[in-house]
Amino acid sequence: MGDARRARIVEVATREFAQHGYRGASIARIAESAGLSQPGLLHHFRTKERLLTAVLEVRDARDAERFFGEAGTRPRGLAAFERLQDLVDRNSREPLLVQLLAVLSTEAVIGGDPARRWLRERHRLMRTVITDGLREAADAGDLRPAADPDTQADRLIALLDGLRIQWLLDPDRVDMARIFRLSVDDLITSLRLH
Amino acid sequence: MGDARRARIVEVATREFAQHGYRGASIARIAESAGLSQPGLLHHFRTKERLLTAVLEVRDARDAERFFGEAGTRPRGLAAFERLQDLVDRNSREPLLVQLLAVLSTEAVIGGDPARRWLRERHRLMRTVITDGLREAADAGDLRPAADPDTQADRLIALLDGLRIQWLLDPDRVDMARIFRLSVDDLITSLRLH
DNA sequence: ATTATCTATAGATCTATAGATAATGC
DNA sequence: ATTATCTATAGATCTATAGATAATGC
Repeated sequence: MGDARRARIVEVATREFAQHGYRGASIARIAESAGLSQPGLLHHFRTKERLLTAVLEVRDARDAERFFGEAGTRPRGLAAFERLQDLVDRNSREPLLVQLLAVLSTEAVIGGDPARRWLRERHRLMRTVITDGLREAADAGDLRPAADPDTQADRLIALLDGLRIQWLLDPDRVDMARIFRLSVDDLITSLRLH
Repeated sequence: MGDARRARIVEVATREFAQHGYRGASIARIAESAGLSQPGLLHHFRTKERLLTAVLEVRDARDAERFFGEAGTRPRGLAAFERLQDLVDRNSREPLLVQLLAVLSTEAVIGGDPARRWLRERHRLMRTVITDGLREAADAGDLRPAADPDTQADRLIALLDGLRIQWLLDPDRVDMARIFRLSVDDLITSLRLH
């Protein structure tokens, strides 16, 4: 039953990393929350870095499931944007998740390899989703081709990363999902055929 | 000559905080770079937190000078947006500064009071600059009134916070200042009278 | 007198390992 | 046999303070 233990450790580690960042997180505290000793934890994840990697993997898997659905079919064209908006809606209702992403996004910049690689890959994936969506919508005759799809993608990605910070500073004032929705709609509208 | 020492300490501390974050920064390393012992440094700044506060104050003072100019006159209406774009242009050419802002922006979310208060205040100020600019431009007859100026401000602020992260992950790919410029122009254009 | 330094050190972390013991799975 | 635990601990930090000494400013 090592798997249930591991899953439980990853779960409490997610909370710890979200609340204290990678550096501030304490393996001993995670172990205590998971109900075992600190070396007990290190039996399952040999280093702090590997534990972080496990947390990120679980995180990404959940996002992928939400975006691609159970069937694993990629939404095309305009449907990709709707799916993206839905994903942001759902995720923005999980404060812990928002905080984990916000905190690790900048620690990725300082920190060593695993977080950095993870964030780059995450951004690359989002960029692909957006540029593919735009291209397919143009091919389908729903939109005219975007002049600079990569830049449009970067804008939306930056917006999301930035909104997380604002939302954490002031959850009641900023409606992350609404502003993202609105910005995606602006983009689509500006490319709509008349 | 305590002032020159203090200024030097703040200077090297800025680099240390930018590179390692607040938590990861080491007072001993900062002291060494500044050419004095660690307790020697703590004679000038009694705690790590006060040192951070000093770094943030110097940082803000420079931004204020760049935005308001030497005369300290606030640019009004459309001029505020031009000044803001210029500020972003200049700041984006200082990698250390970009990194300091990016790193502290999320640590502000985790961390204690000083960083958190600083970031909130910084966001509040930017929001005011943008909403005032929009209102004044409408009063002057340059633009029509924005439906939701606060949301427009939040979008631009989030964009900037997010672009810093992207720029740090991949400086050659992302042109922060260009994308900010473009987004401000989009906003202005959408409100222009025909 | 006050300000600026230094050495030495207390006291609190933290990660990771060594080595022993209990529980599980063939 | 292997997997899962534990206690104990090494070894590396880090911030902040105590207490002494040198330099500076009236």
